[in-house]
Amino acid sequence: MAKDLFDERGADGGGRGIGGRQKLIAAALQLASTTRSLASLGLREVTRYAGLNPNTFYRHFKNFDELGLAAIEQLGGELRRGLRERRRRPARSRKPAAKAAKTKAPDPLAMLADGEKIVAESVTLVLDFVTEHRAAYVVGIRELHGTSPAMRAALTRLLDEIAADMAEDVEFLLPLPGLTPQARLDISRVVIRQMTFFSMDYLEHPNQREAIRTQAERFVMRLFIGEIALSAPELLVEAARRGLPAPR
Amino acid sequence: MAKDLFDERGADGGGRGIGGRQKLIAAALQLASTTRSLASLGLREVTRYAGLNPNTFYRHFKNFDELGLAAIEQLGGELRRGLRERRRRPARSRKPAAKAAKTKAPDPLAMLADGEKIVAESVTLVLDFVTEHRAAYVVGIRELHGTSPAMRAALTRLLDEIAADMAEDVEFLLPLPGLTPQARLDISRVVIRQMTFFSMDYLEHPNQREAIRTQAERFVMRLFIGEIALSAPELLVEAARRGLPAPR
DNA sequence: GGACGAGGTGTACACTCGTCTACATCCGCA
DNA sequence: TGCGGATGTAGACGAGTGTACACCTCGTCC
Repeated sequence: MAKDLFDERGADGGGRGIGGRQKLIAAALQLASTTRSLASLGLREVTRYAGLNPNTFYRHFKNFDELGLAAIEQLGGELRRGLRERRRRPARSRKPAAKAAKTKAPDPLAMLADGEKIVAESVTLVLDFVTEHRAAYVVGIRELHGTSPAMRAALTRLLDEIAADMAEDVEFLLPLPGLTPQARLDISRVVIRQMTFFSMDYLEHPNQREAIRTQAERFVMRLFIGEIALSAPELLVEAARRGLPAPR
Repeated sequence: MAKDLFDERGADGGGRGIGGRQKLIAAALQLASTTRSLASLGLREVTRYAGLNPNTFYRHFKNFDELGLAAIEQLGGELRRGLRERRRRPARSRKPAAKAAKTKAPDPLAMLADGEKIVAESVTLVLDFVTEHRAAYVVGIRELHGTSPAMRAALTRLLDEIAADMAEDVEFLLPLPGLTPQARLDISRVVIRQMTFFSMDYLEHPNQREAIRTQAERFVMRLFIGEIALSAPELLVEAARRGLPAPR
């Protein structure tokens, strides 16, 4: 858990100093994920846990906000890149599904049946990710609603960036007819935000993971197909008239 | 803001003692909403702010969890009752809309057009409520993701109860055909949770309030109509074929 | 080769904190 | 009238905190 933070000093000259900063970030995350809020834990507490002298903290950070922002920059970037990469990796193998829709026969219901797989994959991807980075994720969610305005702003921004990424990916992973760019972005935003709840449930109730995953998938499906039904119901009618797959 | 907490000593004998408990709760909420997390503020800090002796705290609460739980019980109950009442008050004047649907002509699209009003009212109601009880609400959201397991559990429970209330109200305010009780509850849960985000945005960005309100309404509409499209598309088809109101 | 600066350490001070014990005040009730 | 309990007050103790100051130890660069 966040141990990878330590392995970045690789070949940077071997100074004894480089480790300190990362040690402090890792210690803070570790402590905050179990004990308390990031802003509320003590300077001495963290440095003690990191095996450093209290004063060393000042060498790297002016206060805890600064440490938090540094952590967000590191792990947030990793999260964002990780999600993008993993969402696009399997994309190539199912490109045909997307291309089929580019033909002049928009069939949302049929597409949605195929889209269910994509949604399921994406949901699983997020849930796996938070399971892997549990400590950092829990702290992040805490601070997203926490007391530090700087931290809140940074995390809100991160979530919005991730939502923008998702909207962009949806554009060619799930090119539903009748889905405007604005609607895509709006839906992505609520999905990303709602996933924070689903993720926490997922982490805290390991015995209900399947149910939670299903709920999340269903949630996303409702939003997308609901948008289509609201903005272009005639597409649904057409599709349904053509076969009514009645997707459970 | 939360000043009403002070006015409850009304005619209880005029003891100097009764005020203490409420003073402490109010002081804690006030401090926590601006300064820091509830669990992280000090016993002395709160009592000082409340104009009491530090030790007085012990007379009423064993620790901060206990104070938090007491506050949740008070304000949470108020919130829940307030929402129910205000959701049901205007319900009588539009009962006909609901009754029309009980006839044997299920027409979800037309109903949804009417439903839009109900959704808009409900959203407005929540947003007004959080604006009125800003301090308590902000603290509640903070602690919902905070460090105290007891507090988290209590607040999660409160949200679930509110969601259950909403599901029940939806049953006769918006009796959509093809909406199972389970789906109603699931949707209510995600709506209530998502409203925490919308509400915070609403409080923090007063100049974008109209946009946020619209987003929230649209979000709810997508979920309900999406559920119908997923579980009973033939209803949508029928309705659309009969007139295609093409809402927005 | 010597100055320099970054990372790290040690000590010390003033302050806040939670909590303990003892005392004061006021209520309701017998 | 007197008593018990609930509420609030006063003072004190030890632990922990943030941070200022002085010092050490390297690798780097002129």
